[in-house]
Amino acid sequence: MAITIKDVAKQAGVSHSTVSRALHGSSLLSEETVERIRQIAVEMGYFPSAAARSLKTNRSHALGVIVSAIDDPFFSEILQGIEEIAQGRGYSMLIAASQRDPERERAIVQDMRERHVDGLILCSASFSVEQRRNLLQYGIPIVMVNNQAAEEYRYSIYHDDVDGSRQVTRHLIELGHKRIAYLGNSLSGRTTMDRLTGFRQEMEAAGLDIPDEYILEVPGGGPEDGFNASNQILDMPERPTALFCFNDLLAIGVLKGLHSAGFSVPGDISVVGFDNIVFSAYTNPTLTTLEQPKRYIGAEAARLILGLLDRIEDKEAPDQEIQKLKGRLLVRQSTAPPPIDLRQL
Amino acid sequence: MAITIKDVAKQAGVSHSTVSRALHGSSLLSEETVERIRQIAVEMGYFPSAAARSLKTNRSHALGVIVSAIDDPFFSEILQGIEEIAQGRGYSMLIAASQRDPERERAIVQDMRERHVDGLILCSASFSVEQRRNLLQYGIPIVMVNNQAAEEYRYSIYHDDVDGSRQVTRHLIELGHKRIAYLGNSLSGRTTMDRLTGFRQEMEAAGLDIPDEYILEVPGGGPEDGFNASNQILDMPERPTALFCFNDLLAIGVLKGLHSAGFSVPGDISVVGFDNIVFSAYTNPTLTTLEQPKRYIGAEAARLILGLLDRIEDKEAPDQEIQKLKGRLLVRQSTAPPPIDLRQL
DNA sequence: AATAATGATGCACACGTGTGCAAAGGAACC
DNA sequence: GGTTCCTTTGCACACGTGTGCATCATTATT
Repeated sequence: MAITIKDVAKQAGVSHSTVSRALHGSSLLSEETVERIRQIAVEMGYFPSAAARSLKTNRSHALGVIVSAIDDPFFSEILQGIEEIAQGRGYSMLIAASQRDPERERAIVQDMRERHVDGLILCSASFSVEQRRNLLQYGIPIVMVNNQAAEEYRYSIYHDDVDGSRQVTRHLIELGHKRIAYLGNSLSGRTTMDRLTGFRQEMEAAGLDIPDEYILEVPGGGPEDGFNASNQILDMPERPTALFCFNDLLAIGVLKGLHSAGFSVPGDISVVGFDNIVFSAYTNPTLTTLEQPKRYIGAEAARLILGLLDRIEDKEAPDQEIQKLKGRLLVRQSTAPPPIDLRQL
Repeated sequence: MAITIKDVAKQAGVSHSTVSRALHGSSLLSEETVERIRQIAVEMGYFPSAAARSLKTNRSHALGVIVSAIDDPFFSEILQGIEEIAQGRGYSMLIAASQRDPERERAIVQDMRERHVDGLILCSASFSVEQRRNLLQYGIPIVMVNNQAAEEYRYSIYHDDVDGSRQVTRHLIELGHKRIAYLGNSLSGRTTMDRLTGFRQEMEAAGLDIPDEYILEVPGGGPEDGFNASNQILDMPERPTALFCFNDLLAIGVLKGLHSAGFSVPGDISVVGFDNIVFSAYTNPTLTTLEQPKRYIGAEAARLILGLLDRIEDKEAPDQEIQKLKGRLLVRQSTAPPPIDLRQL
């Protein structure tokens, strides 16, 4: 077995309580003993048992993170942001992927409770009402990141998708586009709805009409979904001159689809994405998109949780805290004015 | 406080031992009582404390995963593979990013020990000798994935980079290329060395010479590194007709660099990557690369660990197990025969 | 009917740590 | 030197769970 606090105590000729206090820097001990005991603990290669400590203190010093998929580049950047803050503050990160599967979600929530995580970060996980209640009743701080039901939780941090979407749409309108289509991801629920709303608002403000067929939905948000959708767009009787994609992954697939069909971007049709994942700067043409501060979002979520945990001890945690972040438009090469022969329509 | 096993016992009118046995399906109890107690436990919303259980059983049912960066698309796919297996078997996943920082590595190893993870998966983390010894002495199963010092650990699973590299090189040679350069990532240690070795072997076998200047190294493996390196390649007095990049990310950056300098791929120069990350199928031109079964690698690593854990209980774990996986060449659009005017050199 | 055998359940301890309280030791003061 | 006060340390319990052993009840056996 591993070395315990008692072994150190025996070696130092004191009781295990004294060792415990020494390692915590209790002011009850003399500096001399503290130093001596610490020295011995290091020499013996002692390290405390997180399980025992957690059992006693009711704090696990672990953060749970539930994400729909780890290998989605959007989420993995958020995860990286969370990790940096958590690790810097001595917290570990327990990650689970829900894959949008209700049964998995249930199992994950159960596990997080059993493991007694001190806080939970939900990244775009679509929870059933039952699981949500389950979580809230659990009593730990929960921070939502980009979730559908952000208002239902006391703490959340998310991106202002309506605003971002309006920025994107305005850009297309200012370029002279009138026939703009929207390609959404039906699985992303609230997020795609918000972006669609922003799109509609801005189009209406400009007095532009949106034919029903210009609102497309595909069941997924990967490049292959975009690739498959590109034919639908090209087959439209009145082809749009610009396409607003729900996210960069879809846009990247669309770019490939249009290219292999022999169309030029932005010559024949402009394409915009959303999120500014790393790759959007390396497509050909490079992708105009809306930058979301992903790493920052993750880091802020972690800071929010950790701050709450600190303040809970002093009973001064705020009842609610909601951060709404705005993104910023990145104009690159995939957008341009519409083709001349279509401009006057 | 939460509901404990004792609360359930009181409610059921039995001792806490009986409850414990019932929940574990002990054959000592009658089926009737087992069922009754389980029912009550569910009704009361009881869930066991992982900390207490871990303290008692010396098993945490958690897997530690150390990776250099979470948001690297190569690693995040491996992580996803690990997660799926772990979750399916009731194990949680503790992830930490080392960022190639020795101090962080030290802190992470310490944390994994304190948390008493049952097994550890190291993904391309470059450990110091000291940390390695520290880990091995810890005594838990450790599986290396694509690590520098795979042989020094008893269990490892990695990709045969030398073989993959030879496949890639052979492909270029068969296309007729004679002037081939290699762009490595000096930070990735062993991995880049292996790929370089394969490259050299195959070139030698074909009787082709490699000028010193054709072996490039950049300190990183991101697209920006590739982008920056592209000028160096174009500025060479005798420009290569093909470029073999350490990984897809570098290749993608190179593609952009060459394109913005007005060069055509594969018309003027062929480019190949390595890893087959999702995006390599969506560049323009699409990238010829070597497919590594990333998800499978992750899943196999997890299975290996979990299998070891099962067998350790029966004292029949093997002393050593090493899996070497081979990848497969994916020929796409970024490679072609060299330009005609350079073919006869 | 006494004993053995079988089945069901409780008692009590252990895992490693943190902490309130008591106790012991020493110094300072009168 | 006795009293008081402060500093330093140990005792003992608690956290929630698992498990060997003992106990008790019941049934089968002689």
